[in-house]
Amino acid sequence: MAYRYEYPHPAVTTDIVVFTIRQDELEVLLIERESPPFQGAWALPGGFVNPEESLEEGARRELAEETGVSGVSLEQLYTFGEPDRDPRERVITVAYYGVVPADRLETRAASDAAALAWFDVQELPELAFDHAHIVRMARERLAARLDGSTIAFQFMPEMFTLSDLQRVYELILGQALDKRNFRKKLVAAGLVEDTGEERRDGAHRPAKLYRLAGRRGVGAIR
Amino acid sequence: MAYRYEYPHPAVTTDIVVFTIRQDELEVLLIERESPPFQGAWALPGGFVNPEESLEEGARRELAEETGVSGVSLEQLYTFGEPDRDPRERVITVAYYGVVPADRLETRAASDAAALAWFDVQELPELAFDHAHIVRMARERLAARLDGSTIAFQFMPEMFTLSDLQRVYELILGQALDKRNFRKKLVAAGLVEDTGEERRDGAHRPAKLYRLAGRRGVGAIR
DNA sequence: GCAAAAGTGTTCTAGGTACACCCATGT
DNA sequence: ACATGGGTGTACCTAGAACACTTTTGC
Repeated sequence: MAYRYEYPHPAVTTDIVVFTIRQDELEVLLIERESPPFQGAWALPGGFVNPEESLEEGARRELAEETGVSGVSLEQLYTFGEPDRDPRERVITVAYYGVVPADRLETRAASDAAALAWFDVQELPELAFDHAHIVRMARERLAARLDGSTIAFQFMPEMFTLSDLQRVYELILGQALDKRNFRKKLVAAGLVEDTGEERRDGAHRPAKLYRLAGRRGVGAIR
Repeated sequence: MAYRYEYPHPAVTTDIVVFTIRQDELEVLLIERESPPFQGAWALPGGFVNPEESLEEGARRELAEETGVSGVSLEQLYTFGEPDRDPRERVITVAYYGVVPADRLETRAASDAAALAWFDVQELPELAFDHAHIVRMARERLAARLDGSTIAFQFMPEMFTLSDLQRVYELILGQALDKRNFRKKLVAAGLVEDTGEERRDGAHRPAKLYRLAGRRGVGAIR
């Protein structure tokens, strides 16, 4: 039941920063640690990489096991390996980030029954290890990748209004955008297409529903 | 003399892609492997991370030990961890890349006397492990970071001509650039400053020598 | 004087930014 | 009828792209 090596080997983990937008806030999924170190503190989901799985598979598995979130596309963020980042032993962590649409946040109770919650990125609690650093870097990366990718659409359900999409950009970039310019750019880039449907949800003109251009129903992005 | 753990731990290494420009070519530093696997094949410098050093320190140390190259600023590139990327055991590698100026390429003989050589990135030999993949990714990253950073200047000696600098851009981007627009952009960005000196090296008008703006003599970039 | 690289401005185009009003609905 | 968010076009400005000739030197 012991594994031995001729030279010292560090432990390798993955940590995953999952973003969503709820209640007009950019939020991150955290779990409460049930055992030391940092017992009771909030931390990113993640865990040890198994010998037979790739890093991304490990991240995906841990995320599903600990939070019930699956089917998210993950991007590698950075690898953190300061010798003292974990007080127990040398732990190197490969961080990933991803986005879940607000309409399917079924974070089923974690298998190990640990507490699980979404936090506004603006008001995070004290985080375990160097996780605050990881989240900060993930935010920066998310903002940097917004233009020139379709990440923003990953926050959206299949059909969405342009106002909703604009709100995603504004929350991530942290600044207001001009409505007309925003729409013009999307149309010019050919990113969205009209579904022909509308949504009415208040005392105002109904909003047209769009989808990411290129996929009708189910299909590949890009 | 054996290290034991309750759970299996992968080995963790760093690999370093060092670029330079020599003979009007973008080149990469490789070492010849002296032992299996891939004995005799060319590979990136790198090796196991020690327990008490950070990942970047490990990369820097391995680079110095194996190639004699030091004082290079390294950027983390990506972490590669496919389960079968090393036939011996599970090895996860954190890849870094960096740039050395052509005027101090003192690649002193490696401590372990392995062969060491610069290769044109266009004509690489067969590389060990997934190192071809790593080099490809490093090239893309280098090109992507060219604008909006001062990486290009790391290829240059302290003083350089604008034609030399332009050649760096052209080699990395793989396309010819307009001389006037190139100079205009550098000046507009305030990146270079005239040293007042000239270089004459042929039957033509001497070229003015510039340096990276902001540092007179020795000083910090940015 | 000729070959060879250094140096230098202007015009055009496209993309980004600023900006204000009418429209369709629910109550 | 009024409050609420949805939807639309034009003018300006700036950054990037295209483009050709003169200068200074070594031989």
